Parts: sequence; C-alpha cells; structure tokens
Amino acid sequence: MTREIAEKNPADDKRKAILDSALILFTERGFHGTPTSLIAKEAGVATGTLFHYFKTKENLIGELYLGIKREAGGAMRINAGEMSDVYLELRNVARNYVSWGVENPAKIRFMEQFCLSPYVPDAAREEAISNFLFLSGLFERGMKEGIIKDIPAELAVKMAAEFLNAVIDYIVRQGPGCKTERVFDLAYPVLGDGLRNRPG
Amino acid sequence: MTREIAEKNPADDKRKAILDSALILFTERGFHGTPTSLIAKEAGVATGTLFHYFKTKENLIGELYLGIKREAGGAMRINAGEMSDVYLELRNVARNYVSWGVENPAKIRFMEQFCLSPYVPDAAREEAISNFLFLSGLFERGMKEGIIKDIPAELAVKMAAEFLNAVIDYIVRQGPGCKTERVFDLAYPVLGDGLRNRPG
DNA sequence: CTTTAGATTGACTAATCAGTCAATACGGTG
DNA sequence: CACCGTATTGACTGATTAGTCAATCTAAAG
Repeated sequence: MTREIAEKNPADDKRKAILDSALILFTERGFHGTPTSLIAKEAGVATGTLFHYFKTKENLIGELYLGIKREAGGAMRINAGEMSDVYLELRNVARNYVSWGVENPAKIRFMEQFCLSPYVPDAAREEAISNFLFLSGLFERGMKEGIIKDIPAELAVKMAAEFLNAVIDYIVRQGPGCKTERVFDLAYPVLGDGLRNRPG
Repeated sequence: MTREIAEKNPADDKRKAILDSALILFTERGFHGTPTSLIAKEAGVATGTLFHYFKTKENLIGELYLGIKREAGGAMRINAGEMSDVYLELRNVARNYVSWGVENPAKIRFMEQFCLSPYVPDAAREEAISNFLFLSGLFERGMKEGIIKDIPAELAVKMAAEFLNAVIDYIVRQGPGCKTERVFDLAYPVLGDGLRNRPG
C-alpha cells in the first residue's frame, strides 16, 4: 500500500525520517527548544515510535552527531592516498570537505552548534574523533618531510578545520549563485601557503 | 550592612551578578537547559528580581551576547593604529584577541556556541557586527597596498576569526601550564604567511 | 516621622515536555 | 486461518519552567 519502490526496510526509513527531521529542527531551534513531539510530527510518526527507535532524546542526538561525523570523515577521504605528495593530499581533503559542507549546510551547522555543546554525550564525541585521526597522520607526515610548518598536529587539525568551516559558511551565505570552486581556489592558498614550511 | 567597599551602584551589581551566572550556566547547560530560577539562585537573587532587570529570558541572552561582543571588539583594539604597517596591525589585533580569549574562555565558548544559534535576537547579532567593521577595513587596506592576498574582506575576517578561535581553544584545552605567547608565536605565522601576498 | 518610588521577594499559575503504556495493526510462518 | 513477535499509535502523567503579582523592604526627601 504505502510501499515505495526500492524500499529495503520500512523500519530504517522511519528511523532515517526521524533523524532527518531532528537535524533540521535542532539547527533551527536548538536541542532543548525542539520537543520530541515536534520531531515525530515532522517525521510523520507518533511520539511513541520515536522512543521505539531511540531510547531517549539524548540518545537520538548522540546517534545523529555520530552519523554526521562519520559522513564528514568519509567525504574527506574521497581519492585519498592517490596524490603525489602531502601538500596535494591536504588540498584534496580540504576540497572534499568544503564540497560536502556546501552540499550539507544543515549538517555543518549542526556540528558547529553542537560540537561544544553539553548535549552531545561524551561517548559520541570521543568516537567521532577517531574519524579524523588520519588527518593528524597526514599533518605529521608533512612535518616529518619538512614541507609543513612544525607545529602540534592537534593544533594544525583544529586550525584547518575551523578555517574550512569559515570558507563553507561564507559560500553558503553567498547563496546559490556562488561557485564553490571559485571561492575555494581563492581561499585555500591562504591555508596552503600558511602551512607550508618557509614558503618561497 | 551588606555594602561592599567601592560599590558604586548596588543595582548594577545585581545586574552584573545575573549576567555572570547566566554566562556560566548557558555555556555549561545551554539556553533552554538553564532555567531562569537557577540563574537567579546562582546570582543570589530572587526570580522576580531577574525579571525586574531583564524583560524576558531572550532579552537577557541578547544583552549578554552584545556585552561580550563589545568587550571582544574593545580588547582587539588595544594599541591599534600604532603599528608601522598593516601586517603588524593585524598581528597585534590577533594577539590581543587570543590573549583576551584565553583569559575569558567562557565568553569565547558562549560566542562560538550561540553566534549561530536561533536564541540570539537578530538585532543583537546585527549590532555586534559593527564592533568588527574596523577589521574589514584593515584587510581592505592591506589588499589595496598589495601586501595581503586579494580576497573578499568578509571572507578574510571570517577565516581569521575562526582560525584564532581554534588557537584559543587549543591553548585553553592544554590547561594552565600552556604559555599563550609560545603557542601564538607558533600558530600565528600560519595565518600571517597565508594572508601575505606572494610570500617570499 | 511620613510619604513615595523603586527594589526585592518567592509562592503561584498556566503551559509545555520527556517518556510511558495499554491497545491495536502488521507481517511472516506453519 | 491461527499464532506470535514486532511496529505503531496517541492519550496520558509527573515533572519542570517562564513569567506574574501582591506583599514587603529600603532609602531618600520633606
């Protein structure tokens, strides 16, 4: 009856619908500002169904957070390991991240708004970090090879991530007329040249 | 009786106590997660007193946001206009901002957590921007002089701000043993070299 | 002392919300 | 069809909260 084409598991669809609605509502209204009843209504299910899939509201936000972090980490790795040097690898990762961010502004917003927030369970935050360890590794390799400034890798990752978030935010705010590639080519050299050891 | 030394206006003290408590509690528990009754209790006043000084809870958060933005803008301008070139001016602004941020981690947390948040009234956000217009001006001057890469000033401000937030966050997380100046000297060249036109 | 205006109080209310639960519908298996 | 475990529902509850208000306090001025 209500069966859609290519629908593998109706249960997973409800789950996904709940997560999708929660993402939008949380970014628009905040965690405590969004009642579970509203999430359920927007997802087209009853309140009870929401609590069938997620034990508590905090559990829901934790799973949402983890899923987004995993997706971001995955998006960054496209074509990873295929470049001729660390510098190009970093540029590729940055490019992937910005593309993903521009196409998923709500997810970026969610991460920025909630990564420091007390609502995200510690366990979810810790597991999320693991998705970005490869980045520290990349920086450390570049430093060992002497082509990246020698600074703590943790600091470098943080700086790069925040920098790219700013680029994404700028592109999204410019509206649909703004070509991502053009802005990226303008903005990335600031990070790239900055990280380079003894530039020139 | 309860009069302290050098107390100009007892009313202003209550106001300030409420804002101070609100800042801590909002960063620890979020906006909707912090009842006005708790803010009042932590400030040592009655609930009614809080609503005597602030018409609504949203009004309170708006004033808190504005005050912090004003303070940050003021901190950045220390010794501004006294440097020999734009590059040194920028470094001075960055240094001032990082120092202020490291000394006021709760205020940085608040700004990061709530600057994108729907709880901040639009009016407060708009007025806050005016405190940072001088920064766009500084970037534009540097671009005109050809010593800064030619990119949209709005983008440059955003990139620099997020970059410095990452530096502050790193220093604060390292704990009290971490010397701000040392980390700043390590981190700033990444931004400085990056912004410089045709480095080398 | 009396008056007056603002500051302060905290019990109270109407509204809202996270999570429950008993009832029902669904879907696969024999 | 009969059986059974899972999915789904939405009215309901106990707890919490923003904001009110009538009463009380304080302090300055006459």
